[in-house]
Amino acid sequence: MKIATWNVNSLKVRQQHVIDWLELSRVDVLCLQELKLPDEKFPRADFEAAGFKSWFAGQKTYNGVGILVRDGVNVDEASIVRNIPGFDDPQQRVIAATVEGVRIVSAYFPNGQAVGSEKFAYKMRWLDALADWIGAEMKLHPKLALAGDYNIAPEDRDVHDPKAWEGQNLVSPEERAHFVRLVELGLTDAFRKFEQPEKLFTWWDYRMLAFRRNAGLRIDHILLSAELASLCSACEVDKVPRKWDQPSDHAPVIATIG
DNA sequence: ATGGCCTGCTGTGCAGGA
Repeated sequence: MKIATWNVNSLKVRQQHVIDWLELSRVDVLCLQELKLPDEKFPRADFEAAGFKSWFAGQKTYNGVGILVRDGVNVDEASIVRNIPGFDDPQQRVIAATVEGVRIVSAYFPNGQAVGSEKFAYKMRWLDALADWIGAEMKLHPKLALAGDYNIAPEDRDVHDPKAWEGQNLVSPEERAHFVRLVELGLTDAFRKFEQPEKLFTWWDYRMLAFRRNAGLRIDHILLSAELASLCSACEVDKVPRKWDQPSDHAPVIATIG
């Protein structure tokens, strides 16, 4: 089974890219973030025609997450959870589903804007709630994947210019400590389980010719529980769709299980 | 050179992203 995550920065704009990439990548499960559309505008029928069932938690303009699952792959309909239970939040950032016995969580972590800002404080509260919930989920589901746009570059090697970024939002020690807390729950960064090229990122600013200069960050991740990590045979970033016309600023990440 | 781009909105420039 291939599990992927992709921040599409508006599903309305990127719908055809997603459909093309599903065909190209042959993934079975695709976690989406930043849908930027309300549920009534989710193109469920178009994904159905492409051979995928979909579950989603959307809202107008901002945020929004989804999970697409290839036909023939078993999904427990009763297992769908939207948002972090007990964390009251109008922002749609989390959806979970149990797929072939694997707990899949598609998450769009808050950006945080700037260290010390109100949005950063919200990011910290959200991260606390997420870790509490994921810890509980892992007890219920030994096979769990937390996939999404984390808005955290875990280490300096995940940053094109660590000096320029030092202490900034997305790389600050406080954010990185939250990433470590997730790891300490027993999760493994699938990407780092394997040898990888130097300076391989998942996000590049639209400005400053950043993609061409590879001025990026690795902020999109798939973390796996121990049982799932032991079954993981590969993890890749696919930069191809970042080169397409009118691309998302994020590239998809793929983990192969089995 | 501290900006630059992209998206959605009911805007007539702004907020938000990262």
